[in-house]
Amino acid sequence: MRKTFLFLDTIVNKVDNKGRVSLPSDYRAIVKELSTEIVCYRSLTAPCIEGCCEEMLEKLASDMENSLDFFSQEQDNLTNLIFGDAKRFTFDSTGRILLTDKLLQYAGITDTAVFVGKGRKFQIWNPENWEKEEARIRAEVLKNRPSLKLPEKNNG
Amino acid sequence: MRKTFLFLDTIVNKVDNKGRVSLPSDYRAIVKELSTEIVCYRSLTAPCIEGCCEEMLEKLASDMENSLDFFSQEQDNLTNLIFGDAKRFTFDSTGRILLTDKLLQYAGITDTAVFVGKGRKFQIWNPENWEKEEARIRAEVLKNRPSLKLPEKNNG
DNA sequence: CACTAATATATGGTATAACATGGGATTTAT
DNA sequence: ATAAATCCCATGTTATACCATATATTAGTG
Repeated sequence: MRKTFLFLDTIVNKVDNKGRVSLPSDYRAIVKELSTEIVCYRSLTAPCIEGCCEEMLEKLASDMENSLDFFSQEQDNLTNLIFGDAKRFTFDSTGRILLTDKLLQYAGITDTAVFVGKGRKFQIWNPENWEKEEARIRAEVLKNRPSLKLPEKNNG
Repeated sequence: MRKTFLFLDTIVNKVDNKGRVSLPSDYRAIVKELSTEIVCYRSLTAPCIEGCCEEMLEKLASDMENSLDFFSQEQDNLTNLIFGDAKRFTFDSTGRILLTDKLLQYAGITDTAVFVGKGRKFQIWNPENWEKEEARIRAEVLKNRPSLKLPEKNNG
């Protein structure tokens, strides 16, 4: 049993004409500890696909049940947007998932996909878009040198 | 045995002239873990049908019992609307349920139904209405949460 | 250190099983 | 008795599990 569950590194894989992509073996190893499937959805913050284990969404569902009002408009909006967009993807014996056209189109991915680790989740990018995005992020981080402030309550 | 019980994704299915619709297989797999039937009712917040497992309503009932407003007019109204409207639907051997005219009319569904995952529950929409609703939600959520805004240059 | 062998991973293609959907038969209500 | 609901079977379509080859990575050896 692993002690850590982090998606790391940046891996480039091919997408065949059916939309199949190999999930990087490192990622697979993590996912397999928990299940045989991952969840993907259109990122809310960038033109890319985002993926995670279903446990992430499960936690989100519980949090929402307990925090927001059952009948609130805000809860309604968020649950539609997130759960309505998210889809389970099981990988075959060779470790591939079949991405949908909706996702591929949103991320502008055709024949090549870039997997970018983000810790508890990961992103899938079109190569050119990712190159630009990485440059942008680096420039911004160097300019601002932001401190990583943790919420005090969670940091005892 | 599954570890998670989330209704996800957006699935379009046909409604035949008897009013029968296939419950998406993913949804069925979840429901079957608990029972052979689902509960549907007219949504309180949107012109669509809402569905869930009976356990969900059970939880709602408990929550209301424990709430401070047990005798409030508001709770009385809500419980009347939901429990009074909710109806159990069993699915046949091919996984179809027979929706009632009352529900179909309320959602404006004729020959096509869109199933939208909402985590612990799901919604059933008329296709055109859902298209509009999704656009509205995306706009609203992104407006209210500046941190979720997409980079405009990459998204055109 | 270079070269080869062995293993693991990625990619391409095909067969199979699962699913949605239509039609009809049997049963249940009114 | 009539209509409605439920069940059962048949079919076209599509996703997915499986097999085969190619590429890359690691380990082994002279």
